[in-house]
Amino acid sequence: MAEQNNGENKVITIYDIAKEAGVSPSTVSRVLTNNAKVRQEKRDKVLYLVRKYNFRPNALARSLSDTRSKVIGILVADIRNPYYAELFASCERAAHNAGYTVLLTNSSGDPQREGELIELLQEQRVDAFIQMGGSVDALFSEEQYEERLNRDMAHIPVVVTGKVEGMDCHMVRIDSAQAMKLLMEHLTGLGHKRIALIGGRMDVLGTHEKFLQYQQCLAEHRLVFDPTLVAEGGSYDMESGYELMNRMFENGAEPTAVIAVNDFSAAGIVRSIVEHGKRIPEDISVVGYDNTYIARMMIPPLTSIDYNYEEYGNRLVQTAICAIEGKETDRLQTVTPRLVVRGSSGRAPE
Amino acid sequence: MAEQNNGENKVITIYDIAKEAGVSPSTVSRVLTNNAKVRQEKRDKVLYLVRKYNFRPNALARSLSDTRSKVIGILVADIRNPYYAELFASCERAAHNAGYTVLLTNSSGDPQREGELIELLQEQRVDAFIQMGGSVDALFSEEQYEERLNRDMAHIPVVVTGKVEGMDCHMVRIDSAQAMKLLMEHLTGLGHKRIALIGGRMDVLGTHEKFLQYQQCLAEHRLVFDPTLVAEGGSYDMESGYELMNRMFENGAEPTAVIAVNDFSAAGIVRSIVEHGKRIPEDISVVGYDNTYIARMMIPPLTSIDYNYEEYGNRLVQTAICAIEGKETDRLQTVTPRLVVRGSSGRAPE
DNA sequence: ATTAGAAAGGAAACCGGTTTCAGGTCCGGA
DNA sequence: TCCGGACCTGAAACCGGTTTCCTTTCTAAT
Repeated sequence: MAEQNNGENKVITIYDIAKEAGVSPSTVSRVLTNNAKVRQEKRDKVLYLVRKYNFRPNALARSLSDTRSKVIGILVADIRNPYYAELFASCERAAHNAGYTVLLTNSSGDPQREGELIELLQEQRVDAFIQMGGSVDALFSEEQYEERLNRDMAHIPVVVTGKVEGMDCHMVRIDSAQAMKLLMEHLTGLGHKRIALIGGRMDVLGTHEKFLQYQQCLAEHRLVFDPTLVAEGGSYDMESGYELMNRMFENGAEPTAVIAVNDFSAAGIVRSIVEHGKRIPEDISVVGYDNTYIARMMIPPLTSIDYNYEEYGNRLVQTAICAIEGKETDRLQTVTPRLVVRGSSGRAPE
Repeated sequence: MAEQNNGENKVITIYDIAKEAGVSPSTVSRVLTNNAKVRQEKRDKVLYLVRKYNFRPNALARSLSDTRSKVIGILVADIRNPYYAELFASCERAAHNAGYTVLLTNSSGDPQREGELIELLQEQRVDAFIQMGGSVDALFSEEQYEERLNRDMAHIPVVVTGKVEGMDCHMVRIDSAQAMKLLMEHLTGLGHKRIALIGGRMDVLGTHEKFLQYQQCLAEHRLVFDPTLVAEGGSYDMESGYELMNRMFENGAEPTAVIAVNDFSAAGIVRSIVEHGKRIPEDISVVGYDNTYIARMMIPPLTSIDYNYEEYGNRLVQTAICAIEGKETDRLQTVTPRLVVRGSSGRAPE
């Protein structure tokens, strides 16, 4: 490509348009941005040429000029997790509708890479920065990270799904405690008394909140807290769920219901349960968080907590845009979770 | 943010660095790009200030100046499909290692949105464009699409995973036929004679190739081609697989093995089979394509075709970069598939 | 017909880098 | 002492837009 040597082999600019239309570049710019009146005749001529040459203005030059790039940078912990994929897709739609582009980067959960990507986004002069998962979800995030965020993003609005202690930023968070309450009410309502909590790491904000609420719900229902029914550690994937559930069986624990930290790990938990010759939900009920397609995919389909990704992503983006444009917004917003009951949860065995 | 009125509230530039270091902006630029010799003393001073102020050069300005943005645009059909998510993650790694940034956009399978996103990427002056899935996979893509690609991407290297007839671009494709052969050898080797082919649309290149190879393999093994064992239509997701398998049962077809067009639809197919009271693999074997985590997640785990995403993504990006830098590369490259046998496929019932 | 005021549009500066060009410094060799 | 070349470095142009400033042109009111 770019090899043919017929005359018109260069990318055209407003100067080219201006010359052919017999007007100044300023006028072309005015037509394109609609920022000022231009005589209909000249406007038509410019628009005709724009279409004729399929001219697209150079977004880089524009961004350089008005020091607004109209790009929102998004950093996710793991794009392969459907939770983030869903959220990203929703953010992209919202941003697009508002005239913004999103630049996605994926840290793969690596804190160092996270840092590099933040620098990269800053060099790209994104107008705002949204971080979903990763260090911002850490209950006690490393100082190094906060420092970097403070330094690099000093002049850029930051919106996170977690909580950054020392950072002046916006947060849109899920009410994890409320979600846990929904699950616990559901399970206790079905007669469950030995409810396990599996997966996640306690130094992650949401997971910690879930745990606290779990204990509180137990107390409210006058159920004893049994430490052998709680297994944490590992990452938020299938393998971890599988390992943790296996270990719980080995330890002789006999839950009648399991709350998985997310759908992903629920899939592993279910596998372990099946391999141990138990049926779902007759012997053990399993519920999860996130309500991704994984929940619908499982057999039986998983009872899960839904967040309304469309609204969640929208809130993230709207918050970012408000901050960019200097409008006031709530510093901390909360997304309300909703319970979706499916076949994986049923009455407790007698 | 950007609210505190202590002196240093502006984004600093090379001019600020230059002034404080007592050198010219050119010298600062030279230090940063390492494009020319600078006296050690001045170099140190500049680097010291760069660190002191945590200066990051404006990538937009740089791109504008050398008309190379060092950004590769990627368009995927559906980022929620782990196949694309995996591929994207791999591309991003490869690009990062080569000093490039990737700009991901997601068309959600909507052809019109696809067009808009291509324009957007062009405005962002990406150095190359990689399209994974969507219109490029269509056997007979709409003329409108090809026209747009030709027009908008006229000066930019294009790499696609499918095939664009009228377009002068690079292709990195999976050898779908070879993949089908692997599956058919596997199944016939297990004694299967009634092998169904389910999911996908025949007007999609890869799907079409699979079908042709399916027929050929049948012939080679002297098995009759039974049209009731082939079900196409719908999209490439779980729901489609479920529907199509249900319909096949209703039609009275009795396959002993099913080849799903991908893991995603295999999940739906498995559900249908289970709901019809059959066991996997004792009664029916199921195999799929893509070997995403979905394959590992299913119960029993799915026999699937793996592509080595790391290498696949790498090839896509390397091809793009070669084209950017004007190096010669093969116009058409092929990714070799590999069979991963798991629990979902077994001996045919007698 | 005159003129105030609005509307339209060109020239030039600017955004923040990179690169070319030309001048200056310093060196060794004649 | 003079000269050629290697090595540095600053001035200025450039990338492709937007925007300010100011002049010109039009319109309408007196």
